[in-house]
Order: sequence, then C-alpha cells, then structure tokens
Amino acid sequence: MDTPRAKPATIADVAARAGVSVPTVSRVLTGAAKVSAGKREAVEAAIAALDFRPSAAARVLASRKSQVIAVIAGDTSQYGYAETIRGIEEVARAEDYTVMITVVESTDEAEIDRAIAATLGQPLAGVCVLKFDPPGVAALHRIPSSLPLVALSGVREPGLRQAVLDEARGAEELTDHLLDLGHATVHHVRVPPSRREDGRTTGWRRALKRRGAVIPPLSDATWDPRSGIEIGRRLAEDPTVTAVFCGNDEIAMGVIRGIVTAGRRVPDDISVAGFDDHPLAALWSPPLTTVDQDFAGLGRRGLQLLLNEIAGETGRRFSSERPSLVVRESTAPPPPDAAVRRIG
Amino acid sequence: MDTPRAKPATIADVAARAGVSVPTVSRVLTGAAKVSAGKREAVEAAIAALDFRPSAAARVLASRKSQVIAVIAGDTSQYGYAETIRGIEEVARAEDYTVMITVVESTDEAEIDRAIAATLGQPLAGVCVLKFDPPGVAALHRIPSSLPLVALSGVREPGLRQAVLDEARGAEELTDHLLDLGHATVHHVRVPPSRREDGRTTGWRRALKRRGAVIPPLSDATWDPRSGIEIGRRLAEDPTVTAVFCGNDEIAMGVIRGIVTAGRRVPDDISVAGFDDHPLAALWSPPLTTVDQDFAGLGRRGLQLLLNEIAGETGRRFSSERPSLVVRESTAPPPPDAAVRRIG
DNA sequence: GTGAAAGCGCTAACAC
DNA sequence: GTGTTAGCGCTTTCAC
Repeated sequence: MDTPRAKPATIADVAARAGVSVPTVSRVLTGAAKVSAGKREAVEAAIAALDFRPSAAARVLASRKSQVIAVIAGDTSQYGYAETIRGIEEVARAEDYTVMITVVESTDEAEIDRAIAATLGQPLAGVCVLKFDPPGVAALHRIPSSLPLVALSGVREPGLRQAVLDEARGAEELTDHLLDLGHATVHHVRVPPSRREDGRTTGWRRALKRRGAVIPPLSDATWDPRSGIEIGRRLAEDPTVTAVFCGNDEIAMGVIRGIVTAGRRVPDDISVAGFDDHPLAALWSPPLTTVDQDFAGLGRRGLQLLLNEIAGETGRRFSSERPSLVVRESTAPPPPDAAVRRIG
Repeated sequence: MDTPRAKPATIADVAARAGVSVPTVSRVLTGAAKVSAGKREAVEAAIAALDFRPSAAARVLASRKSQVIAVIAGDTSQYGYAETIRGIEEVARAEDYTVMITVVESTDEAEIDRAIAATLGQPLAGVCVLKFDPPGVAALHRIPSSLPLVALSGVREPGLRQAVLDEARGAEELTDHLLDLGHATVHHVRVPPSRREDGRTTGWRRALKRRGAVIPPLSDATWDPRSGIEIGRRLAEDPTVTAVFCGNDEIAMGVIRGIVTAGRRVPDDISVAGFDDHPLAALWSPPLTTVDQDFAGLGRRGLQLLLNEIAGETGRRFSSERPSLVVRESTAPPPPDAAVRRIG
C-alpha cells in the first residue's frame, strides 16, 4: 500500500472558501479582468491555504491556449544539442512556458510519426525543431501546419521561421586563418551532414576556391569522437597534409590523437582546428583553435522567434548569428620543409 | 498576416463521419472496450481522413490520467545530466510517455516554487528528480506528495523511491587501484557536493582509512573544468603528491593540464584519475583512468521504478548499480624517488 | 465588478 | 456491442 494521495483542490473549493464565485477566482488567476482588492485578497488567501494549483488540462481545454513548447531533436546529450536546449529552456522558464523534449532517431516517416505522436497529442503552444541532423530535418516536415513552428539551424528554407548560426561564415574564416598561416591547402574532416552539404563544409570549400587552393578529398567522421583517430592516423601518413579542419571539436580531438599516435606533432607538423568551442577545447593539449558557436544563444533566439509568432506579432522570421574564430595553439605555420616536399 | 491555421478535428467530427456515436470513437481510441470490426474500420478511416489527434487536455481532464513525466534537474547540458535525461526519455518514448524538462538553479524555496510552478500546473503522471546537486535536493522537497515521485542518485533517503549509482563503491575501488600501484596516499579534488558529503568523497575516504593511509586535505573544484587547472598547478608544486583522484573526468582534464603546464608529467610523476568515463576520457592524453558510470542506465532504471509506481505495482523502491573501474594510461606506479622524498 | 450559464473535447457509468 | 447521459475543472460570454 502507498501513502494515500490527497485529492487536489479545485477552483470551486477556492471560490467556496473565499466566499466568491468561480469566475471571480478565475479572474484573479488569469488577471484578465478587474477584481476588487478585498475579493482578490480573499481569493489569494484561499489559494494559499488550499495549496491550489489550477489544472493546466482544464485551463487548456477551456481557453484553447497552452503554455507548453515541444522541442524535437535528433539527440539530446551531445554538446551542441544540450546547449541549445538549455537556451530554449532558459527563455521558456522566464516566460512561464514549459518545455517538452522528444527525440527522433530515424528519418523514416512512420517511425517519426510514432515518436512524435505522444508529443503532438499534448496541447502545445508551439514546436521547436532542432534541424542539426537528418532525423531533425525529416521531423520538421511531419509537424502539422496548424502549430506555430520554428526551426533551429540547418539550411535556410523560405517561408520557415528559423534561427541559425552562420556556420559557413565561421568555417570560411577558420579556413582563411589556416591559409593565412601559410598552408598550401586545408584538409577537411566532415561530421555527418544534415543534408547533402553542411555549412561547415560549404564555408571551407568557398574559402579554398576564393584563394585558389586545391580542394582535397574530404574524410567522413561519425559523431563518435573515436572515429577521428583512424582518420588522423591516415592523414598523418600523407606528407602533403599540413592543415586539417574538423567538423567539430570532439572529432578534432580524435584526429589529433590519431596524428600523435602516428608519431607526428600538432601543430608543429600538422595544424588541426575544430568547430564549436566545446568547453574542453581550451583544455586540450594543445588547446584547440576553433570557432565559437553560441548554441545557447541559438536556442534563446529561436524560442524568441516562436514566442513572437505565438503572440501574433509579425516581426522577423529569421535570425542569424555569426560565430567567431578562436585562435589557440593547435594551429601554426606549416613546417619549413613542407613547401619543399610539395615541390619535390 | 500568417497562414490561417485549420481548426483541428474533434472526436465528434470523427463520430459523425464514421456514422457512430462519440463514445464508440473513444472506445477504439482507448481500446478499453470491444467494438465491432465494421465500426472500428469506419472509425479508423475517419480518423485518418480527418488527420484527427485526440486532445490530450480533454483526455486528461476526463480520465484523470496523464502521460507526461516531469524531469526536474539542476542542469541539463552537463554530461551526466544529459545522459541521464537521455535514458529517461528512451524509456518514456517506448512506453508512450512524454518528458517535460524543468531546470532549477537555486536552492531558495520561493525560487524553486517559481521554477516548477509551470510544470506542476501541467497534468503529470509522475516526477523524476535528478538529485545530483543542491538545487535538485531542494526541489525534491517541494514536490507535492500527491504525485508519484522518483529520485535519481544522491544520498539514500528512506521511504523515497530511488535509483542510484553506487559512487562510493566506485570511488573506493579507484582509490584502491591507486594504492595498489604503490602510492602512499591519494589526493582528492572534489566536485561541488550535493550534500555535506558526496559518494565519491566518501568512498575515497573509506579506502584510505581501511588501508591506513594518511587522508590529505581535499581541494574543491567548481563544475567548470578550468577550475582544475589552478588546482593541478598547486598540486604539482607539492613533491609529496603522486596520485590525484578527481571528482569527474572534466576536472581531471583540467588538473592534468595544470600539472603539465607546471612542468611535471602524467602519469610518470603524478597519476591522475577521473570519474564518469566521459566520452572524451579515452581520447585524452594520456587516456584517463576513470570509473564508468552508466548515467543513461540510471535514467532508465529510475523511470522504470516510477512507471511501476504509476501502474500501482508494489515492486522495488530502490535500485542501485555499481560503476566499474576503467584503467587506462593516466595512472601508474609512483616515480622511484617518491618514497625517498617522502622520507627525506 | 460580479455571478449565472454554457461549453471546451473527451471518458465513464449506465442503460439497452 | 452501442448509444445516452454526466461531468472532468476551468474560461468565457452575457446579464446585471
């Protein structure tokens, strides 16, 4: 047997105790209409005495307004995702909204529908989709158009409310930094792209093209940082490789490990840069040159956009922010003999 | 002006279209009672045609049953938290529950109440509190006893449904490993404790006591890995320090960085171990000796406990799992001259 | 300002 | 099996 659970007080209990009608209690609850000071106090006292909490279900049913935001994401524990969600939650809490999390792991329509069914059945004020990966992209198109919606990151889609991080610009700047250091070209280790091509790869390609550098074949890593090790080892064997730009900091850490175990040094022999400015990037040996991405800010901007739509404000439908280059110690000029090797 | 949002179909629309009564539609929805095959098919067809989704609000109001689990946590982006939440979400999704996340940042009662008010107003099936830190502990006591509740981790509390990781055992085993390597004692860098003393510190102290080793003063780190750097630097200056056990892997990474920048080597001069087996622990230089904590499993076990309670099953109220030691390369025997130094 | 009456979309209890 | 009748706990007209 468990402890018997006390039946929660209802608005009728409060009204009775305060000696007013039910709608009057509702008025002090919602603040929608004026209530005389005396009654208001009586109601507030009754609410406190009974530890009354209005039932959101009844409230939603009657008012057709919800205070719940659903966040749909392909993952939640990875750094970028977790930080973005933190940003969303922060704004939500400040505005008295509640956040619901749903994870979609597949790109299969039926599976997505199954995953989001429980969430879409809830009374929702709006939906935030993290468009970082293919499941996120696929989920976006399964959200009924009757719901206010915002997409975070990903490729820009016309007509869609969207907050993004301008990854292409960040990647371009980072590639330029490496080129400015004197590297003939920059190799790229790609993280799994959300579409055909991702902003990081686009920016890298754009910079190389603009500077007239050779565009070397790219390597594909998985989300597991260990996948970088093998790639690093392979890259280390190629004497023409002097600079590597990795799709994220964790992969960069794996790549560095692979390079180092292959007997070459970072940055003396090979420069390696990451992306994101992960909290551990500055602690790595050597401290990682990277691009700072304000994921929490992305989450905040995104939810702001969504809240604007919910409030019926016309405002902006798009918000972009440019990440900033963070130069640390994992990048340096190429070794003096690199040019010779390239020519020989 | 925005796109007009189509008004969602109701159960009455479905009933009309299928030519049956509203309760019959409800019966096929809930599966509570038998419906003839013909009507069932008609209803299902109508549901599909109208893209009907039952309103959770109305459902909850009428049935007094919710499918929402609230997770209350002091943080969401840190590794252990994020992983635990992932485990919770996994089980929830499989069981058709939805997860709501609430962050509490303070230990102040009024602030906690404010933070969880929006969530507790929702119709909830149960609550999961992450008791990793003081806000979590404080929040636990603000949850109305009318709600099914489970606490994850933290000090055991009688009468509370709880899933834990036996951190004390893990820490003890790790400390033993260091002592077995020949270290005279083990220093400890503590992460902010959730209570007066945390399992990791308790286990460390217990092992030292049992082995008759001196219990050195402990150092306090913050959750920021960088706080480990200064501590590592300080520890490196003390020639009697040969082994350091850090409260988590991230702090260990900071401590190693501090030791290395002070000109000493890990593990040659000083062994450093972490805790948690963070995904980057194996990639660090040197790869970190640590204790594997299955946070996702903790989340899964915890939600299972909660779901049992919701289902009214008597079952276990407590679930504990023992983390396992992972020996890598950041720990080694003390340098040969360490004993001499200690004596001299 | 305030109360009475109606109804949000669904499930539960009860007849048939 | 199936329809009829209530009613979940609130907000929303609409009188007064």
